[in-house]
Amino acid sequence: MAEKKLVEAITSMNEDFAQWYTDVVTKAELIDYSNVKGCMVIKPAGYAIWENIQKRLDERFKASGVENVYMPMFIPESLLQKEKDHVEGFAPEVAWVTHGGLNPLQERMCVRPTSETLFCDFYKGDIHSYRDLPRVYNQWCSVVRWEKETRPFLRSREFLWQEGHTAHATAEEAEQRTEQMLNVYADFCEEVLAIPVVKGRKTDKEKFAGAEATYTIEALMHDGKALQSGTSHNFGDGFAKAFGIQFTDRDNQLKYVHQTSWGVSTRIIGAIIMVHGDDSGLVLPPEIAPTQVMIIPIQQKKEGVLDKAYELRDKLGNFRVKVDDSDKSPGWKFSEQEMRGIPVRVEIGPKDIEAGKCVICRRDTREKIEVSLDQLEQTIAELLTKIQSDMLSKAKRHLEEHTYSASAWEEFVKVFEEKSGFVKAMWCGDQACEDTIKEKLSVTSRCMPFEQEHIADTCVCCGKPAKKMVYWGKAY
RNA sequence: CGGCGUGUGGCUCAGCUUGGUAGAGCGCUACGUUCGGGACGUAGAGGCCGCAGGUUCGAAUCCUGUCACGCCGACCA
Repeated sequence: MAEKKLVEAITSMNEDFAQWYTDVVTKAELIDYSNVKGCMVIKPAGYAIWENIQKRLDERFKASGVENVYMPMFIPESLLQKEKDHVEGFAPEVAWVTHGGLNPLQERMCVRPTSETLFCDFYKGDIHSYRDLPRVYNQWCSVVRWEKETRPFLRSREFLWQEGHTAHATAEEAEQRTEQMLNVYADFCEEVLAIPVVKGRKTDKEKFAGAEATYTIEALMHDGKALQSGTSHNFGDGFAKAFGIQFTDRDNQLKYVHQTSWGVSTRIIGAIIMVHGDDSGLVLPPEIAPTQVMIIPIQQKKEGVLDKAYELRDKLGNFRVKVDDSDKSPGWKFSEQEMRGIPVRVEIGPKDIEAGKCVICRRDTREKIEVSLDQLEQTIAELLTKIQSDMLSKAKRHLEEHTYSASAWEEFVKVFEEKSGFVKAMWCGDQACEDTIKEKLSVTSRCMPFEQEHIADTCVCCGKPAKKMVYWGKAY
């Protein structure tokens, strides 16, 4: 947090975290603002991160039996209306299409805010027998939610995501799939994004509109706020009953399917920024970084320097590596590489070439070391692995150090006044207490973690007997 | 939806109070010198001052309206 800031263009985190975030997002050239509020241009540096997320998540999906499909982007109003809780949850934030060309439509259609209704409508006709089950489909697409307050990646009106929608013969199987996908997300976050998460179940107040149960992974940002980073919902047979999705089971009985849905969006890029970034810009975990190594030639116009740089690039072909051969000064290139979060920098100049070595600098700690050229490849391989694990350790430490617990109201209030982060506290299960806590502290229940602890016997808010230990926090 | 703020070359902004020939820095282009933590020189290109009305001999500047964006709040699976 207190690393020396070398780039003036980025506001320091401590000074103004929100401005820092905006600066990083634009200076790292992840996005540009567009002419439509809440809709952003995702630039190559940003989109390449998303492409890697897609690739790495998709291979995990496929390994668990997921098949990709694509659904229409328009939902007729009557279809959206079919599940009561669902429409109530989403209606306030959908965008409507009312005309086709010059003519008004007979029935207006919304641009999908999520595709449960489309999948349900499809499954109704597609599933007839237990032999058709399970259906484990996913789509990569964009959705639209007409948000009032928008922020790049964290909350935009149109965003990219994946949404998995499954149908199962039994409640047990649906529950299993719901948990399985949450674990896919959690493992992906830890192993690929180096972001530790808290896994748990949402309270009824916070769960998805129309779900029986919502599971979530919650990550803690550098400023101590929580970010819901992925969710997995068990719908039971609620949607199936609303849409009439029935199948004939082995016993020749007509039964309703049990469904799930689960999603991760470009919001996760916001998490990468706010978990790993520093005052010099973005810091990307090597696993997800579109460019892992940037080679920066020094005195590149001197005979042989650029050639050597290209030679090193070819030698490092196992990694995602680039040479910055633009005619900016080296100092400029260093800053650029740091703002973009490229994990490792290789500096190569005439002095190095003569000595048969080079200087490498890791982005996360900014530590510089000299390496002989014949050991470069191996050193970088080891360094990338080390950076990845160090980043996870550092993020874990931050999560642990900013997770508190409170057993009584005064203590609970005091922690939120003085600290920022997660606070573990007991809850009676009554929504009135959540409402009170939100009203008084602008804090929400993040989840009821799977790993329950006993902090106290009574609810931190009302003092009645406690049912669950809950993670509380301020959320994005 | 409420509060605050901002719209002037690509970017950041000055100019507006007190109306009178559109400015600076950065960036961009060309050439040269540089190069180990955002180098420098010289020469150049680039703007109906968000939009629409109004006042005025004359509007970036004053008035009215409008649109857009940003931040905060409310709301938000």
